[in-house]
Amino acid sequence: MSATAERTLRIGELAELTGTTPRTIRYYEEIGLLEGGAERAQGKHRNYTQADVDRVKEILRLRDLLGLSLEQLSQLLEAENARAGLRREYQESDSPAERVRILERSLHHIGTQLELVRGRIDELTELAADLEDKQKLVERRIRENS
Amino acid sequence: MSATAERTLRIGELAELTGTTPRTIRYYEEIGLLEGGAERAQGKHRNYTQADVDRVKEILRLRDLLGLSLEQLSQLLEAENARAGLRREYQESDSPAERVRILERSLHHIGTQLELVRGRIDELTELAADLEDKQKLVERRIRENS
DNA sequence: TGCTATTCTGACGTTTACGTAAGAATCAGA
DNA sequence: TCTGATTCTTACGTAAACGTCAGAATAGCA
Repeated sequence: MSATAERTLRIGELAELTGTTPRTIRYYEEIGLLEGGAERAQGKHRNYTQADVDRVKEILRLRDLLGLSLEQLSQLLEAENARAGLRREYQESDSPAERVRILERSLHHIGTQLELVRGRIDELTELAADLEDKQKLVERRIRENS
Repeated sequence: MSATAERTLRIGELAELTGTTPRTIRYYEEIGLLEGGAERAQGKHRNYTQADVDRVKEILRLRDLLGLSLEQLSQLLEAENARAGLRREYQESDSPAERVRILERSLHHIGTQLELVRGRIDELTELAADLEDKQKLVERRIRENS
């Protein structure tokens, strides 16, 4: 057995830790954004790991900050999704070449996210600049009327 | 008459110029985000000015970039809304003191928007930094496996 | 093993932000 | 003045992202 005997979480705890609700977690699973605690027989409780906490947090962050639809998020996280599925494969030490292949896909996927985030930052920076211009204009008018 | 004989727009043109639809314009009026071409008798066509084009563009920009609900937008733009209503009052040259009062409210309102935008920029910048960390981690692992 | 808190699976309800359709009215140009 | 294009109002429809509820099942603990 591996050294990390990670305590497993139930859906309520996962929701709590990520600041959302069980319903949301289930819904994300329903639409394929999340996997429901790996293999799991009908009716059994879902259970999660710390990795799931991180993933949900990431999803919520992207949702809130980028305002993407969950479908867009699905696409954006598709690669990572696959990677989560291939985690064990990776951990169970394939050939290094295979590892590198997986890692490079992950890298590309991170790059895509970064582009999106940076693009949004640029747009917001422009917006801020425009608002500053407006601000100066109004300030000048105030001086003119004083 | 004033020197600027601004051509007045109809709802279809306004929609076109702002990249949206007449329905959206009407909806925004319905919920109080926009005023429907000033005073206007029942059944008559709405007509707009360049100022309305700017306002709609601003609304859409804030909606898209900040991902605010239209209700939140209403609150955020409340002051400006009032200002739009008081435009004529302002233009028809009240006392300078009154002008300054109006301008200062406008200034405060712009400040609020700026805070919001900057806050969002900060959050996104953090997100970008986190993604960069992830990126470096994966890059290192790739090197280790090569 | 029994109990209680939590979860499970449907399934229907809700809100937001518009889309769409219909029939009447308005507007701009010939 | 007539006419075609656009707009008006009213009202129902819709997709996304969950909320809520019911009845059954499960899980951890005494």
